[in-house]
Amino acid sequence: MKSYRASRSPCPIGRAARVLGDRWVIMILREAFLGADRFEQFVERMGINRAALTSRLEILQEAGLMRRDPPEGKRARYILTPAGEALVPLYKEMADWGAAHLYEEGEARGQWPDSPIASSAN
Amino acid sequence: MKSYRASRSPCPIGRAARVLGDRWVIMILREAFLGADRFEQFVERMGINRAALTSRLEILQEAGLMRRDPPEGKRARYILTPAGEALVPLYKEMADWGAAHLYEEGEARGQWPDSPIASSAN
DNA sequence: CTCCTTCAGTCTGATTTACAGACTTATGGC
DNA sequence: GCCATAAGTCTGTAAATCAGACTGAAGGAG
Repeated sequence: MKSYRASRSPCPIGRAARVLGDRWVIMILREAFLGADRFEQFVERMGINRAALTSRLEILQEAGLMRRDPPEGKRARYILTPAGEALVPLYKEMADWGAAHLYEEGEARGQWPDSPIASSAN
Repeated sequence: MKSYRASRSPCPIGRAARVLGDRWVIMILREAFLGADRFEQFVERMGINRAALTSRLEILQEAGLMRRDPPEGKRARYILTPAGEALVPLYKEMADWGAAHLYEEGEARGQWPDSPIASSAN
């Protein structure tokens, strides 16, 4: 994985896929929408490996969806940028689609963004 | 990667991420929306490795987004199911978001589903 | 100031997955 | 029967992932 802002597909789907075509990225953004903003929170809430989280947070910053505050040093917060916030409608779509097509008959389904999210990784 | 229809997150985003959180899956569906339905077409149009394509097509079938016709034997077509077709609004959303947030100022942007898609993988 | 805890990573070694590219096997047309 | 095409499989190598231990800076309590 290299650049996330330059030299990519001319097609907007191809470009979006570069960033969003990753399970962890989708989950991190979900947690961010639900209020998570610290490294440790992401680790605990989604059970992601720390090294994997580091790489995904870098990708999200490069792509301009999140920023680190402060940019260097410890005790940082990871904040959604306007480009990141702009994904909310897409997440609503995705949640609706998932609820409609990825559950067995009569299986209980959570509702984003109101569903409990603990241990939601698997 | 194991089951794509059973034993997963209660949250619809978590579930959707299992299937859609993969760059190749997103691209395969894009090509399918644009008319591709043969193994070789996917290989040529997106430059995907054959083994990787095989595994993604299996995932898409398990998740119920595509079916193989005929189910066994050669010269098959990979067809979108209703659950797969139901992703079109999400792709529109994704294309709009990508066009709005993943291009530099003044950079030419394609328009899904009307943009040229050849060599769109990278 | 000093100690203690929390935070945001890095490092390690083992396992998994991905890749390019060659090879295989069946099919349909001529 | 022969040839081109379709849909994979196989192989060896490179990269990504993981659990879990470790590190170094910062804030707070006293």
